[in-house]
Amino acid sequence: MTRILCVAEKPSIAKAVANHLGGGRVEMRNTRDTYVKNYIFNFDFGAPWGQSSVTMTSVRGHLTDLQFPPEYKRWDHPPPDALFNAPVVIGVPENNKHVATNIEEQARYADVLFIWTDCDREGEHIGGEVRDAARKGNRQIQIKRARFSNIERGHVISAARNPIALDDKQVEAVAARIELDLRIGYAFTRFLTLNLQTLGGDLAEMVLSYGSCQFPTLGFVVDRYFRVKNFVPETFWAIKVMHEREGMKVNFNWSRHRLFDRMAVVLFYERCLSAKVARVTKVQEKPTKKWKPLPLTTVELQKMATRFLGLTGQVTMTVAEGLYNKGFISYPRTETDRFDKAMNLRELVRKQTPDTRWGPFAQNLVDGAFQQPRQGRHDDKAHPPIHPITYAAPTVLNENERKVYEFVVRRFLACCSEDARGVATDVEITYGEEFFTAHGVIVLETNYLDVYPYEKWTGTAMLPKFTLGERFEPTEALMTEGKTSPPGYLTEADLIALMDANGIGTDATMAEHIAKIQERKYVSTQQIAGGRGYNNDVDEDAAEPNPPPARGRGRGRARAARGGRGAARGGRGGGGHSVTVFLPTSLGAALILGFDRMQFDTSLGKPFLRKEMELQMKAICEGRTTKRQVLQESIAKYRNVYFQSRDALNILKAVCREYVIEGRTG
DNA sequence: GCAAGGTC
Repeated sequence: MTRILCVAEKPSIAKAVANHLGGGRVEMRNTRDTYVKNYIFNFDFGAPWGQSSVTMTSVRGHLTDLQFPPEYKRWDHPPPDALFNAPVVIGVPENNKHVATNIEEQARYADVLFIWTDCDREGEHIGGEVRDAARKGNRQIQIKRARFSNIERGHVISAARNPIALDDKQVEAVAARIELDLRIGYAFTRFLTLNLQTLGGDLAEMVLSYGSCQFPTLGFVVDRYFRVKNFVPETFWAIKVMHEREGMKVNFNWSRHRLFDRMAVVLFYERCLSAKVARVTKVQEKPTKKWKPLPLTTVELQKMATRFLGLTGQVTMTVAEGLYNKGFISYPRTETDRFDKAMNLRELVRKQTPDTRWGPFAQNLVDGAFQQPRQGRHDDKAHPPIHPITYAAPTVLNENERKVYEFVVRRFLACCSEDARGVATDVEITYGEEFFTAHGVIVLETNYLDVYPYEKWTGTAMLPKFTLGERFEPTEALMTEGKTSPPGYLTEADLIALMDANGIGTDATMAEHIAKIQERKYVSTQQIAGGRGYNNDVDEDAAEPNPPPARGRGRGRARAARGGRGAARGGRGGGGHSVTVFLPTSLGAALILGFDRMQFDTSLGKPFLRKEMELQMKAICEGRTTKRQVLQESIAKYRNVYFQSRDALNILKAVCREYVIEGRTG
């Protein structure tokens, strides 16, 4: 029999795949690593190997790491710029020694290595690490790779019988990223720390780290801070028309919204007044929907948890990993917002019927109300959207676990439910020569909203009867004055959205970068009273169709453009709760300002560099360039920035002295 | 004393 060694990216995948392939006849053996097990069984891989004797095991993420040789350990010598060209060595860290030797030993007895790492770029690199470890034990071993995007049984068996080759281009792309992050991160961290500690004060003792993700993350916080601080309110004028009928007050919105020219508004307003009566030019009543949410991704989980569960992104991820390891929810690190059609979602819904809170809703879905979830546009080809696996009674979970689990379940049930339905009424009038509209919605069926309290269909109002062509004298017509208001400071949800939109970090690391810049004392959080500018209601405008997911849409900018509207809504969705926002410390602000003022074409505090690295990796994957070339060019470029920074160091020092030592705050 | 990316 052919002997085949299978290696997955993590123990849970090894176990699941082994059980599918082994068909229940699987022997488990411990290894010297606490988490990694070897599963032994037979499986028919089809041609050319046929019935084979299989050992299935796993690594635990990356197997190796990249390091500088010991002579680069000291910070004072050689100077940090030496790290741009210093040799680097691949090693197996101490906590992975047993994992590596397990693969090496198992490879000795195997004819074929079958790699089952996740089908994403990092997974391909991990596959490369596994290949190298296996070859150490057996130079002849054949290398194959499974292509799978979920661990549904049929899919796994088909992946086993249709192996592909490991994609060296992806392996190289990730290797380039690893090397650049190491060199640039270490060099600039030492540079900043050594040079700024001479200023004394707090800086004498601090580590000032630079990283391709942490610095842009800091940059977002600083940027928003200064946008708020430097905001200059503008006065605007508008016309407000209200009409009372059938005991209801109907507010009409001016089609021009508002103008910054008072005389113009006076003119329009006077025309309205002299016209006296308004005429109804359109009455439209049509069915409307509020769409149910998309299947849950990691980024969305973190945004929702920071908004509604009172948890930080990092705590959310720790809790979600715990729930995953206990088998209550699926793998919590995923970019996928569409379920594979082959998944038996109804069965997962049925498992939730025992619950007192959402059980009846789940039962109703089981009894026929079930609807296939919406299909988002993202698929990481490695993991399904986050969903509950088994039912967890509240008594077996701690407080945070209960919150996160409840959210995951409610989100899942909402996805398997139906859109909310209503009727929208739109009335348009002309008054003077101006157009005004009123919008009303009556909710007919709440559907998914019944199980998903994190969203509301607000603004629900019935409009009294208006008839096309009728004329009436409005109860009230006023010219109003207002001021534009500044954007709000960044909330954690805003920050995660910005990182996501700019490709800073991954679903697994975003929360770590946010924690890192707090640990470094670059930013701090502050509780502020909720209300204007920090409305937690999602989709507050209940627009139809729903607005696209807010990727990269700066909330602050949008709000600034809408100006006084927030003020007009004061209180709604706000009052009562408080919101956590991120503010830069004087150190954080000084570092970003310092790099800004040094005015390089390559600005370290901006997200462009990370995006560029992302594009370079893609180019390597597509064969348009090579790891060697990317490294050569990028290292030269960053080395250049390094020397420019060294030459302009007095600028950076001056800003730090001013802000950190002398305590300037703005 | 330094990065970012996997995973436990």
